[in-house]
Amino acid sequence: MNTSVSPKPATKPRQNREARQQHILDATARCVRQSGFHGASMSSIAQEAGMSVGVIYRYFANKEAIIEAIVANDLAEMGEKFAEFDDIPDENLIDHLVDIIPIAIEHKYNCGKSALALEVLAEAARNPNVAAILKKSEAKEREMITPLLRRIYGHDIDISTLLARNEVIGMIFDGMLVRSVCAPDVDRDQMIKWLRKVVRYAFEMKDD
Amino acid sequence: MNTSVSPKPATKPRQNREARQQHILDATARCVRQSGFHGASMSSIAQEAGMSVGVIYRYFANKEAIIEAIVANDLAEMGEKFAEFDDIPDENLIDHLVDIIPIAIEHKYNCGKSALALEVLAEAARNPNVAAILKKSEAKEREMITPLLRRIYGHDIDISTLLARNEVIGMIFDGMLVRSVCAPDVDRDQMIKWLRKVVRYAFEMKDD
Amino acid sequence: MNTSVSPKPATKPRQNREARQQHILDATARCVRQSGFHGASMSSIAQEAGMSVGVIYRYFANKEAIIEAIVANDLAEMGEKFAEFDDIPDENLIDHLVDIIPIAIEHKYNCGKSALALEVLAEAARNPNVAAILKKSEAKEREMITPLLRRIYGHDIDISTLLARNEVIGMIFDGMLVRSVCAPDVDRDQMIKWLRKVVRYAFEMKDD
Amino acid sequence: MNTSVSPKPATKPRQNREARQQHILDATARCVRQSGFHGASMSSIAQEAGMSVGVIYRYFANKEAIIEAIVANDLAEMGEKFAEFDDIPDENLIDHLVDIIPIAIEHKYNCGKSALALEVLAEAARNPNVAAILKKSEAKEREMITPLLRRIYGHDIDISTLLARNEVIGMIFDGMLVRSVCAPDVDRDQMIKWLRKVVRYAFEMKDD
DNA sequence: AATGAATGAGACTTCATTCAT
DNA sequence: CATGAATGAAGTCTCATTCAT
Repeated sequence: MNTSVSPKPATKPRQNREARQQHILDATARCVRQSGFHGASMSSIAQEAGMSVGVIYRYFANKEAIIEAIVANDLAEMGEKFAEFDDIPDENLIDHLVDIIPIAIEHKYNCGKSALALEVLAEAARNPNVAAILKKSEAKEREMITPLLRRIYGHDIDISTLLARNEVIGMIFDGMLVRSVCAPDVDRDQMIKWLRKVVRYAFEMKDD
Repeated sequence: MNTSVSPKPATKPRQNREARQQHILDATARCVRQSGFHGASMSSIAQEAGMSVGVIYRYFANKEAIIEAIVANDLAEMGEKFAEFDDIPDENLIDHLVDIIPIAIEHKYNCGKSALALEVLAEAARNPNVAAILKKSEAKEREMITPLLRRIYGHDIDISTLLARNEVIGMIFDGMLVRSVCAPDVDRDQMIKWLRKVVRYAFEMKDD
Repeated sequence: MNTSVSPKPATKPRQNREARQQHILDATARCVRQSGFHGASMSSIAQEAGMSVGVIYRYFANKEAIIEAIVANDLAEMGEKFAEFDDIPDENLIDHLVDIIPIAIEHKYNCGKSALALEVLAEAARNPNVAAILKKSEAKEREMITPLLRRIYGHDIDISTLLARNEVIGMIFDGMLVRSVCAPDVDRDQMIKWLRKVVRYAFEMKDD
Repeated sequence: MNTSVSPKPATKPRQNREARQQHILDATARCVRQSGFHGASMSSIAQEAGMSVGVIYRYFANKEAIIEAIVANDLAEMGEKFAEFDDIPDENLIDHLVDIIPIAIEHKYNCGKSALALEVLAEAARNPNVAAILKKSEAKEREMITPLLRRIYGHDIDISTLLARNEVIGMIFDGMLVRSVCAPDVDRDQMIKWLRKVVRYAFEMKDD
């Protein structure tokens, strides 16, 4: 055995700033899922995070900042998904896009996730700060998805058509959020079967 | 002349009661759209309704009850739309369903409406009372839409398939809610064009 | 006895808005004298005023507003003193100005008053809002005192000389504030005797 | 030789201790001037002093102690001024006392200084500890100034008259504090001219 | 000895709800 | 019945002080 172990006791490892912030964000997300943005009080967040109220303010300027960080965080996750498509050959692209449906369904119908997303959307519908973050995130997503769509539709298609078609597909996926709250107990396998057909059609349909 | 009895007929108070309740609900809806459920204070609602705070408590037990009534109200509206399909011949049914898309788009992209709906959904995702109302409303909607779907798909289709397909179509329409907040400035005409194709396909697609 | 007394019980006479405000200001002044602006907590003010905390906010937007009102109030009192000089014939004016010294002494050496005034001054030295109120009050005082000084010095004296002499006299009176805190136990009669001489001299001294 | 002892001489820590204390007091004074006693937070003081919060507590028991030290410090400064009068011949004493007026004016009208002094006075008006320090300081000042006044008025004058006259002169000088906040933009040269006359008179006036 | 992260009491403020008028 | 003033619990945030490192 080695006795010259780490000089810092395991009870309180010096966590770095980002880890602490993430810890707070996670605790907040749990509270928000349970009680909404306004129902999640700073003291409940502190309790959930196992900290005192005061310490949270060392990592975030105020509650608004935590919420904004959660929103940004939540939206950032999405960005990572686009990377994987780089390696897919063009002719298999739609297949792969259709194949993520079950994953998306699983993701959205795990109620916690959607509750938070809806909270964010509702907040965005009236809080300009949150709306701005959402807008920025949308813009980034458009930037990432455009090249992907070009690989499907080619470069002759004009941008406005591209975006309109993308919106239609977006509706299907974002609609899952809403349906996951309204009808959480639906038969997912059946739904996936039909969704695959519709999404594939949405990608492949031609102009008349 | 009788000077002692109430000068107003007995029917009036009851009429009044419901009218006043609706008046309060309308005022509350306006406040909620602007500030969310939490942001809508009783005094702001009272001001918007042109009443005193106290009188509101004569019509609703508490704020929670108003919110629940709003949710129920909001969801009830939807029921009325199904009546009009009774007169449409079966062979034109899908055409008509597709034709309501522009109306739906207009309805959902007028931001106020969606804000309230998202508020309701977010609230439903965590407030069991609200969730129950939503569930009941969904059940009622299913009841109303099933005969409609039977007219399209016939009576041989099993109920679970019916519901699964209905969910897919529901996603498209409910997705508008989300998109209206995320991308309110999209080219609606283009979007409608492609939506019509996808929705038609969603109705007409066959098994395999 | 008379049974047709005021219909409102004496326990809670409907006080008008201004009376309530003044009541709060008085309570606050007592608290501020004891504990300073920052030491006077809203709850201590509420307790002193015999109200709940919340009700104070029906009469003042926030604590700052109360403080500003106190400052303005405190400074406004002073204005009333100038009215009485209107009736004094010019040749007796200085005599009368000198004769108010004992009153001023009594006023300032009653420690409470000075404590509040010093609090106001200290606050003004760094809170721009309070400084602005003080400046405005000073300007108003200058406006009121100038005609008085004209009656003493005539109209040939230029305004800057007038103001400079006024500042010197102001120092003597405002100095009482400070001395009342530093040396509250001084022999007031003796002090008044010498003060009268100095103040008279300050009014009567000629240019060289 | 002893190789094991602290490499620094024993005198250093003690020197250090006082120097560090003074360093903290200076930093605190700067903070207090800007934000008042309450507004000067321990962390802002630490930052201003270039130290960590914790180390301040090795030099002062708590914030109150720092404030008291500041007050004592501030009042002590004044003592040094009296030394210079020892060398002045009696017949020139009043001239010299009058000649310090411009210096006093400059000193008090440099806003920072007065803000701190007013803060101290306001605090003294309610904090008994601070009041005690102020009282002690006043007593010391009286001790120092009495011989000076004896050189002017002789030894026949009774002490109570001496103190009363001293209070009058004190008012003039302490009044500058207040006027510097109320009317900082006054024409100083004019004011000095008239002040010299009044102060001279205050020193020279005879009984009746 | 120094650091500065953590604590938690307490400040200001809001608002659902009640109740005397 | 209506009013809206009053209540007071609860929320966000600050900061003097402590203590593990």
